[in-house]
Amino acid sequence: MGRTPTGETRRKVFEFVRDRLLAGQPPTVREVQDAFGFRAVQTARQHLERLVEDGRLVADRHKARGYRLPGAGRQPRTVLVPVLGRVPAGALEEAVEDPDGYLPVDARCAAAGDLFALRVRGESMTGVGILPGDLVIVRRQPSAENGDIVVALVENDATVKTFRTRGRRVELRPENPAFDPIVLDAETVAILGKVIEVRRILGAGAAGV
Amino acid sequence: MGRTPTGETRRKVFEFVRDRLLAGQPPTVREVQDAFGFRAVQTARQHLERLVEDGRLVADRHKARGYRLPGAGRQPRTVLVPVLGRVPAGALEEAVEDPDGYLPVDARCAAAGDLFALRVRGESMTGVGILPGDLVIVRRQPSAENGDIVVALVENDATVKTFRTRGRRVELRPENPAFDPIVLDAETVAILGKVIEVRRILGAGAAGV
DNA sequence: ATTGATTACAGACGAATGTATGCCATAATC
DNA sequence: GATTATGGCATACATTCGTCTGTAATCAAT
Repeated sequence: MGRTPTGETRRKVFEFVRDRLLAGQPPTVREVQDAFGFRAVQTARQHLERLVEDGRLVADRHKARGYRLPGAGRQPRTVLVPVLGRVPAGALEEAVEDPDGYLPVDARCAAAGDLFALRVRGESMTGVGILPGDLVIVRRQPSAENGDIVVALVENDATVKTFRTRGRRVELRPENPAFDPIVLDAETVAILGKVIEVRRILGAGAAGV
Repeated sequence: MGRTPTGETRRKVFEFVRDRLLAGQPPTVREVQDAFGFRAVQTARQHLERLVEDGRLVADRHKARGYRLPGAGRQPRTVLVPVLGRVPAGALEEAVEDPDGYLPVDARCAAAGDLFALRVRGESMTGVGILPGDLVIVRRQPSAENGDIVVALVENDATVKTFRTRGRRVELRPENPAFDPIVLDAETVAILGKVIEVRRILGAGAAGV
C-alpha cells in the first residue's frame, strides 16, 4: 500500500511509545498498530524492532508490553510522599494519615515511609533560596549534623531552620538577617527530620497539590 | 497449605503492585505470583481481585498488566521528565533522546511529551530563589506572558530569565542586580518554554539524578 | 461439631499478545 | 530494466496472560 516519507512514521512511533512509557503505561504491539491505523500487526512490529536496533528502545522478549526506554538504571524509583497540612506536637503519624496531597519523589536514597513534605511558612530561610509557599521534602530522623537544614518542633509549630551545635546547646538558625537564631538545650529540641529537597511550583493555576 | 496472618499478605501484595506501578512497570498476575512464591496463579489473582473490591486497585479487564492505581484525580499523575544535559541550538528533540536522567513530576497540568528539565547554571536568578545547580522543570511553549520565568536560547545557550515585553522588543531580565537585562527583537528570541517548577536536591551524597 | 470466611493450591481454557513467514508497492540507484 | 531498500499488508503460530472451576487447609464464631 502507500507509504509515508522515510523515517517520519518511525519517529512518531517512538514518540508515541516514549510518551506511553513515561506515563507508566507501556503499550502492546497492537496498541501501536491501532494508534497509527496500521492494518497489519507486523507493520507496528517492524517499526518497534527497528527502534530497538537503533538503540532507541529495549525489549523484554516474549513479554506483554515489553518495550522499555534504555538506561533503566538511571530511571528514578518513584514514591508518593504525603504533603502534611499541619504538624501538631509529635503527632507526625496521625498527620501522615490525612495529607493535603501527594508529591512524586525519587526515593532511591530513602525508604518510602520515611518521607513527608511540608509547605514553608514565613521568610526566615530566603537566604538559601527557600521562599514562603515552597514545599520541602523531609526525611524523618531524630538528629542532624552541622549545616543540615532541618524541620524542628518549636512551641508546637514545625519550623525550617539550619541546624548547628553550640557546645551542649543547639542553634536553629534562620537564613535571613531579619530573624534571630533560636538556641535551645539539645535535649529539648525535637528534630522531625532533615530537608532533602525543596520545590517551588510556579505553574499557572496549577498551584501546588 | 499453610497461611499467613489475615490481611498481612494482602498488604504486601498491594505495596508490591503499587511500587511497580509507580515505577512504570505494571506487573502481570503471574509476576505477582512469582514475587510471593505462590504456587498457584489463582492465589495471586484472589489477592488482586480483593484489592479491586476494596477500591485499592482498579482493573482493565482482559488486558495484560491491567491493574492500575485508583483516584486518578487526587493522586498525582506522575510522569518521568528527561533532564537535558545541554541544549544545542534548536535541537530540543535530539536532546530529549539522550537525557542525563529523569525526574518524577506531577503532570496533571501538562502533556508528558511537553515537559523537560534543565540544570541551572549561573547566579542570574538568585533574587527569586533559583540558585546554581537547581533543576527547573519546563513546559515547552514558543511564547510567554509578562512575568513568566522562561528558558530561552541566547547565543546558542539555554538561559533562565524573567520574560517581559518592551514594546516591540522583549526583555529577558535576570533577577540579580549584578546582571544586566538582555533586550532583543521579538522575532529573534527563541523561547523554549516556561518554567513551571523549581527543585533543589540537598540529600547527602545523593546529588541530583 | 458446624458453619462461614479466608488463604492457598491444581489444572485447564480462551483471549491477548509477541513472533515469523511470505507477498506487494513505492522509491532510489545503478 | 534490474536491483535494492523501505513501508506496508495478510495470515498463521506459539507464548504469555487473564480467567474459570474445583479442592483443601486454617481460623473464628456459632
